[in-house]
Amino acid sequence: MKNLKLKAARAGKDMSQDDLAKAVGVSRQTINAVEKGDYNPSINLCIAICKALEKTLDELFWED
Amino acid sequence: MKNLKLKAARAGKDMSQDDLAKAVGVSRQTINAVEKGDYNPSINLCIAICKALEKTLDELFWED
DNA sequence: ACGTAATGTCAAGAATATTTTACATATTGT
DNA sequence: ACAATATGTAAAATATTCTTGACATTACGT
Repeated sequence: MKNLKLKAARAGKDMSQDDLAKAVGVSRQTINAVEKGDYNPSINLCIAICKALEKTLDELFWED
Repeated sequence: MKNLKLKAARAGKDMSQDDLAKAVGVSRQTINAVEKGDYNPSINLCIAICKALEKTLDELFWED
């Protein structure tokens, strides 16, 4: 399922997928895939994304 | 670095590494490696561990 | 309408997580 | 002391993430 919280947080920082990819040190396609939600990123990548967007894991990756 | 929060949460549920591995559907060595902290599990694995231990991502995998 | 930036998607390969099997040590109960 | 359970660790094989390069589409400014 799509990760809309991530998409929203990125928009809230006015960053493109490419901006976030560079901030985090991965490829743009990886960010796109994480937002699209068709796979399962590593926890280190999730943490790096959270820090770049000033959010926590629960805020971006926890679903209840 | 070791994940002592995970180790503590597992102890708090009185589960062995093997118990947790079975609850989560991975091998015992994977749980051991995650606790030992020498690699980088997937977010889905982290979420499954959290649910088995009734904790959230921030409680087990966030470091500040 | 045109050019540019942002996004969605695909396929092949590189890097790494995870499994399996196996063995050593430590711990606990009897 | 003994048996059983829990933990730490390693090597090889497999599965999956992630990269790179490329192309199509959508949105935006002029």
